[in-house]
Amino acid sequence: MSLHSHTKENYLKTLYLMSIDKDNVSINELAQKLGLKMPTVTSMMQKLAADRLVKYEKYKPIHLTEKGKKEAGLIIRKHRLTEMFLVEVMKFGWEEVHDIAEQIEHINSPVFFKKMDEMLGFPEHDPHGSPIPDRTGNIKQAVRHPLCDFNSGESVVITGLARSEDDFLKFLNRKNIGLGTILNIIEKEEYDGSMRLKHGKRELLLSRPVCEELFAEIAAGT
Amino acid sequence: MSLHSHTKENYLKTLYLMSIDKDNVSINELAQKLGLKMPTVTSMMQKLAADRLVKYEKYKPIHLTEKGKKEAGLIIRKHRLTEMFLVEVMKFGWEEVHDIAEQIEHINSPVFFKKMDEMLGFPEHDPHGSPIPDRTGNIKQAVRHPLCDFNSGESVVITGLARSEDDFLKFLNRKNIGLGTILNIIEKEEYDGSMRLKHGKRELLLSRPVCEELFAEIAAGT
DNA sequence: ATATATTATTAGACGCATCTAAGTTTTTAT
DNA sequence: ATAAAAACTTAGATGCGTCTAATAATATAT
Repeated sequence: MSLHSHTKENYLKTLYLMSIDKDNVSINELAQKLGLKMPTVTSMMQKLAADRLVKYEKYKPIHLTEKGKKEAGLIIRKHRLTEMFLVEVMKFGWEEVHDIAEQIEHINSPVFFKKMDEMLGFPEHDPHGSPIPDRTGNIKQAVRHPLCDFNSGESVVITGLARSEDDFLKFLNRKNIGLGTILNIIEKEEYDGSMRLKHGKRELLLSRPVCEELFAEIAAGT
Repeated sequence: MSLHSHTKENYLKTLYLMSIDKDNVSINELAQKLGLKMPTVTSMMQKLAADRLVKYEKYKPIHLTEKGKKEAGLIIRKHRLTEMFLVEVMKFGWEEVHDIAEQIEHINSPVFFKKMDEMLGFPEHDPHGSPIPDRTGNIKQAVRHPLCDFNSGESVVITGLARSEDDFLKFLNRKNIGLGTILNIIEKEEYDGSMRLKHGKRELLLSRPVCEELFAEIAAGT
């Protein structure tokens, strides 16, 4: 139950999230993401390496150790449980919860998050469809299919988002798209990769970049 | 809406709470309460004075300015709203909430605390009977009467506590005493100041120190 | 293959919040 | 009224997390 500073927790969490699709995080990329200068990140990597949280060698890319992944997972768990709590219990919109969760994820109180978990019925996903790590910090990372990989005629259900920035979430709100929304693919436009879809009784056009950031599955009973 | 560090917030809050019955807080007392050394506190007082949050002159006792009181009130508001939320919404025991609220009081999110306030129906007291400051940081500090000031034959209702340390709260739990508990004073023992009371159908003996830390009012309809 | 650009590291500084050691002021006790 | 004790301040150091400036290593381009 080792405790790390707020700051170290942010490095670990960010490193974890960046490693999901990259596996090879550079000092520069991490500095960009955290809004810090490279020397700051270098020196923190030396400290995290001393704590055995990252594997770090001069001029080489950074990797989380198993210990580091676990710690990161526990923070992400607190973040995502909090987001779920804010939406389900406190009735915030899914576009409002990130900044609050960003702060509450650093609260040190196992019983507090245990209670959240119980009240929510042990959820496995957050309000944006991202998986909630288990109590040991382990993430069950399911394979996710972007909407643009599906084909015309298919009926799909939205299960997750690649980004949760609030401008994207507000855009989806305006389009009435959320987790669980069922869309029928009318056609895919070859030229620009946009998709024409049926959403209930209405028709909808989504651009390629948007379709890449929506994850979907074939709708049940299709 | 000036933002202060976590650390400064703790100084302000502590100073406020200590000023309620003392009005004259010394560097030494504040250092004791915060678990810090005197020079640390001296140097912070110089900074808070520069921020116009306290009135401080060398070798003189410390006073919060109006600005300081307001800031402190807003932190105490967040603390007490949180305690209320933890008890009423999340169903924690009143002895469990202090440490969690101690952390959540530093969350910077007006909308988060606004939502709590709404969900709780704009409560005026926390789970220990302490007043919740209003949105401007103002505390309506009602006069409070310790149980030991009442007389035999009187029927009183418990309305607050002088201390909220969890050993005291657990003691009260064992005695089945909480806010709203009605007690009939059978007799006051002259020798040691203890009180014999009727609590429902059972009889109860409370020592003088306990009676000094329970606030009460004459029960309605008596 | 070498020059250039990019990325990363080292060295040294700074602000914050803390400490210890030493000295000063105020209070208390005799 | 003076000595002793307690409270307080100053000076200077430390750790954390950040920065800038200078230097070194790696990657890119011609």
